Amino acid sequence: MSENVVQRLRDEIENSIISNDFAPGARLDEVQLATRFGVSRTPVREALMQLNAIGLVEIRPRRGAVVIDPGPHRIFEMFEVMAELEGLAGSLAARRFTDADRTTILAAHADCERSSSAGDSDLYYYDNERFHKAIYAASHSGFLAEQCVALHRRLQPYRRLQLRVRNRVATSFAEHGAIVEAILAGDAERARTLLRQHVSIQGERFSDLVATLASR
Amino acid sequence: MSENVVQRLRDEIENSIISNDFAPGARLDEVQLATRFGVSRTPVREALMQLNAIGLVEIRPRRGAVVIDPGPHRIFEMFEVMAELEGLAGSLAARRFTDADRTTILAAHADCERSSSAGDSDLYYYDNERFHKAIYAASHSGFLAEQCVALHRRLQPYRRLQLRVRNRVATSFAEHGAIVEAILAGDAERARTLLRQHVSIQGERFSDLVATLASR
DNA sequence: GTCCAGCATCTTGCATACAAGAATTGACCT
DNA sequence: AGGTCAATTCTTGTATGCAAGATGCTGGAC
Repeated sequence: MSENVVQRLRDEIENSIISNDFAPGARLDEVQLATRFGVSRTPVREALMQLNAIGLVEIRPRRGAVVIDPGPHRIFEMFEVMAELEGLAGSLAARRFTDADRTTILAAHADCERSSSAGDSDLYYYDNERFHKAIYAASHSGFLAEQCVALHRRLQPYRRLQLRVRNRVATSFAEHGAIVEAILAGDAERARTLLRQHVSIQGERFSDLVATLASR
Repeated sequence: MSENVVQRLRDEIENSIISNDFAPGARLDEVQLATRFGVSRTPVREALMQLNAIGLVEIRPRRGAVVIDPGPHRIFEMFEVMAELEGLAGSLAARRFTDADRTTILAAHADCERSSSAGDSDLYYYDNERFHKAIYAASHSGFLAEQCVALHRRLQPYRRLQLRVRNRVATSFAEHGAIVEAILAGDAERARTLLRQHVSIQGERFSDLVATLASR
């Protein structure tokens, strides 16, 4: 089960940060975490350094680790990059998808329809994630898929917030339909454009995000 | 200079890997590295875990760390993503560059001309790096710039190999000229396309890379 | 001669111990 | 009474020690 202590700690702390249990700016005390998880400081330090490398935590020399608070502007920048990577994944998928990829994408899309029409934004979040991962996989670029998954994970909390905005789930699902169509038609450029627009948070979607961030 | 031991170790080992002192597949023994750098195993372990997070080193549980060998295919994938990110940086730069950015880009471009006409591919490598970083900065997206710098660094050894191919330096510099023109003209889409083509290794450039990789 | 098993050794993984740099608090001076 | 400096305490950074798993070697059996 637990591969090793450090990985387990890394995941636990990462999840705590993503689920906002450790709020941005919070100080991560080594001994506190160590006692909390019943281990010594060494693996805690190693986990914190990994989170530092990922960019979730800042380690100030001799002054401890704090949870990074990416302001609205930086979140916007991350979505900008994510949009570009997803666009690339979509265009590659349109050119390279196999029969198995088609099946996986359509299945994920069908699940999205289910949770979308049910109006369950939390369930839709998971189905949506599977849908996007299916596209990453269909791109047949292992490196791109890794980058996308990593960024997707970092943006997870903000994506969830977005989906709570009225009608966003329905809109999102409608966009998925067009994306599936473009990919399966092999139209790489259209798939790229649609995915880029689907992911990027332009105009009022950005204001919505800022407003929702401020209110928690 | 040395902020702390771990950072120093991380850089030293990273450089040793990039400069091929530690070849891909080589085993990185903790005590060996510790005695070599005159420190204990703890900071060595932490440095190795950071390199693991970056993707330069693989840590197999209970079996030690080895230098990752990204095969030609994965290197191609990394260049593919890099091309996309640089394209985005170029398009943003075309829309957002300031007077200061223009000055920096033109200065870096002039330096490239110097080292290019001198035929010095090693010197050109550094000037080329500064040129690209100037574009990242002009994109005014801190996150994008960080991602680009990180990937650029990982691809460093392969870029150097590429520049050794006959006429590549001259071709590269010519492409720079068109890129500068597009950016300063504010033509975002042309800047994006040109940078994407400039960075990606299509067709015979990929065969050249594979051949050069095999011969060392 | 080759293959498998058991033991020894070596290496990693985590814990603990020790040292050095920050932060905080208290005392003294103005 | 308020500010500043110093000392203490708390926290981080590095070293060392100990236990468990992996590797390799040796010996025996087929």
